Amino acid sequence: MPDGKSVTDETMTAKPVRKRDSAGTRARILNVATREFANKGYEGAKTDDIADRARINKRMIYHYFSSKEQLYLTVLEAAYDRARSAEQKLELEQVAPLEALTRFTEFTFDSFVRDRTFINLLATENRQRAKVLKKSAQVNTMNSPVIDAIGRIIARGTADGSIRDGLDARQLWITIIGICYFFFSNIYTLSVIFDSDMEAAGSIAERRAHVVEFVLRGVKA
Amino acid sequence: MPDGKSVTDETMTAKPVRKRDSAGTRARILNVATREFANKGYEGAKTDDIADRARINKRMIYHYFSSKEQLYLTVLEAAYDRARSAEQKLELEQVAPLEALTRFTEFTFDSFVRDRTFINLLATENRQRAKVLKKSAQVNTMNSPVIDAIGRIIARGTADGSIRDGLDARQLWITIIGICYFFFSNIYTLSVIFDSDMEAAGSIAERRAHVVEFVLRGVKA
Amino acid sequence: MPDGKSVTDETMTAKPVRKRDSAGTRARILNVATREFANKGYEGAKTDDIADRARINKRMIYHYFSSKEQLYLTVLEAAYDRARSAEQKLELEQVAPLEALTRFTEFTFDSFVRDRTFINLLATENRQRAKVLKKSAQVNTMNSPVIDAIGRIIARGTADGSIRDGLDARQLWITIIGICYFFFSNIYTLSVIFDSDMEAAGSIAERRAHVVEFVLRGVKA
Amino acid sequence: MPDGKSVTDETMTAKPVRKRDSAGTRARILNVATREFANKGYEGAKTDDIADRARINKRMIYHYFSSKEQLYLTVLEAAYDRARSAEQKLELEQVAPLEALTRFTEFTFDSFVRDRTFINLLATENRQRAKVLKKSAQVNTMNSPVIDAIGRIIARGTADGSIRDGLDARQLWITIIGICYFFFSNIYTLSVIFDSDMEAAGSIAERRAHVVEFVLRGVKA
DNA sequence: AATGAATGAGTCTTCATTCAT
DNA sequence: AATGAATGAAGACTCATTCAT
Repeated sequence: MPDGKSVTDETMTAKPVRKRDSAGTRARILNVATREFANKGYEGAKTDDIADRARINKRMIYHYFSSKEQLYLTVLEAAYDRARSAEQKLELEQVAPLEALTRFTEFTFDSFVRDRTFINLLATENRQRAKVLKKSAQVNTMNSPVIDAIGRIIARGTADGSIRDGLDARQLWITIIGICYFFFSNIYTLSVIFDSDMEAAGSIAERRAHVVEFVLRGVKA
Repeated sequence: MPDGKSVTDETMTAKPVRKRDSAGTRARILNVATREFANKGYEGAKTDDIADRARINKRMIYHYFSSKEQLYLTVLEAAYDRARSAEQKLELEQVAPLEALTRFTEFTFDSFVRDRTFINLLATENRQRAKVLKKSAQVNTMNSPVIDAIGRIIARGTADGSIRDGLDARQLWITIIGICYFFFSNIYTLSVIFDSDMEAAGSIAERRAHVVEFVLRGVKA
Repeated sequence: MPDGKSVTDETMTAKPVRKRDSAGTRARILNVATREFANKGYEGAKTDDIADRARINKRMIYHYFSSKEQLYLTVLEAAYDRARSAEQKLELEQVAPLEALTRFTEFTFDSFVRDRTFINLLATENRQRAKVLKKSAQVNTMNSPVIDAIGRIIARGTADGSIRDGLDARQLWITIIGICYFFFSNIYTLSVIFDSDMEAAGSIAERRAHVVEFVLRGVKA
Repeated sequence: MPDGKSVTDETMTAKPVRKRDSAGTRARILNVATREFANKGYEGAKTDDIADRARINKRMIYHYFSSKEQLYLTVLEAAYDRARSAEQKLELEQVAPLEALTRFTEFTFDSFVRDRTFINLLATENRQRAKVLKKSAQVNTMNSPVIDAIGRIIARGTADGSIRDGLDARQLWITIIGICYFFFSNIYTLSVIFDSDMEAAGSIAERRAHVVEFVLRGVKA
């Protein structure tokens, strides 16, 4: 689920505005929009700001994406796509079952350390009850490859006696993601409540160790 | 953390608007505002709507809360307060350590089944990096009682050999909340992705059983 | 149908903007809007202009009328109302049948000389196939009083032998209005085509004489 | 004045877009534009829509017509041209004067039954006080042939005693057109006001009979 | 305590038109 | 001849907040 690569900020490195660069303009809008929607939510992101920061005429947003909502949906779909692609690069079939689950947990955790764009987009989208994501034609079966991979790990593990019985792939996936996710999705309120900086390297390392151990104990035979 | 009681909808049962009912007016605003901020986020909630639904003059919002942000902060603080109160009613000291942790996990899970207002408020607040919560004078040490309670359970458990070594109370608390939280915070996007209704009673029961078992295996010696 | 009183221009005579004058503000918006919709059509009229000319904040239009379309509908209904009121002041029952029809024809013609606001509103509304007027709750039986009056004149006239047989009140009403209406509704294009100023007093007087005589010949026995 | 032929819809029958078909492209734009201006008025018609429906690049509108206003003027001129051509096909000189006027009245009425494009264009143009038509170099004397023809009919009729004295050709023309025109130009608002469908075949037949008889009584000796 | 009127600065979206190819 | 990219100005409508009573 988490994305392996963060959204690169084209505005930082962009050359002086190119005239008539269709693909480039579209990509620049999409990158900026991803950042804005992630940082400010759907309502909080402003088309004016997106246009300014992408250094294009506001009209172009409508030329390429036809509405704020369509732009947002495209952003969402691209985020899911990045996440899926990253997961597929993990080579979990070649290693021992417990090692594979450890690797998947660490990968998930680390991807949230690197970039929380996707978390923020999901928060916004769930707040509006997936109103927009429901309209996506391509997203609804996106997750099966990962679930299948985890299912195969569980099967191997129960066969060789390293993993306990009764584990469901989907439930396990939700659990691993969830244990990693909550810490990061709520890192700001947790920092206030505990009155300590959860983003500090020490806090993160401590959390990572706990998570990995907890997951391992939860799955092993 | 989760709140035991959901916000009751005063607008449903309210008598014809009472003139000059200071406490009632204030409470009605607060209830409506809680619902609006939870359902629509900070930016999405409109003072006009809150006034309309609380059947008061918009000016009253400013009379009692001085600004939209102050109103929102009050809503947030009240939500934390409800959550803390509910947790304190759990009697975890009297039962065996593993039983106490089971009970806490189930309570957390069930509170999210009942009402997800708090989850939504937290999503909104984290999206804006706890900008508003930081201004709260009362929230920042609110969580210690629960953490302390969990610490005492762990101590009892390691002493009687039922709980494994090396468990940190705060980490465990985050883990238990997180395993419950993610399923509910992302229930809408998960429903789309898995193309099945996660809010259905069956899905929830299945999830609950998995969560309780996973936590137990994660903590026992 | 034609209105007896034209819309008076409040902006011309208005005192310095009164604070908190609900009725006055509403009336000023309505007057200005009537002029704008009549002169520029529904699409051509701009809410910004209406606000500027009524010297109010644009937000007030939405406060009092909730949308451009509702404002336009209110303008339309008020125009029909003025027209009906004016017609009801004609005392057609007391005079001889042919004299009564003459008087009605002259009144109709003269009302268009005075003010063509209503004609313009009707042109706009018919261009959009009465889309908005259809939504009016009050307009659909507005015309019966006039038709009834004309019906009684025809009855008296056929009884005393001054008016020919076979005249239908509704058809006659449409005919009289129509003979007057077309000249005024198309006065600008007619002026171009005939390359002469149809708004000149001479053109109007000539037309009036023709119309009255033509109607009389059309109805008398 | 009314057009005998309605604007045929080229978009319906068009072959797959021909590249480099100058005359065809121009004609297609003109047909679509006529429909759009008639149905939506000058302000309501959008160049984007016209381009889409004519299945051409928007730039072509500017290539062939240089501006929205020029396009609209061309549409107007073509409409007048069609109307004049149709009238000239009537052979009014060969028949008896009253028969000739009957035929002209029926022709006018029927042309509005067939197509009200011209009526709609005139409504729009008069609403803007013929601002655009005034710029036409060719329209301003277009109507004389019909007026002349009616003049000759009146002359023949007064000579043979079938038509009354004192009829002015231009006034009569305006009257005949007007009696027909108003019913159709206001057919939508009349339908609402009388709460009955004026476009129904019965309503139209009834109206036609009334009009023809009324005109005849208005002109005969 | 309570209210409705009023406001200025946005907010998404659309438009006619021009540019580069 | 034909196209898609690009633009600046405006358009309907909204928002949190303040004023006058």
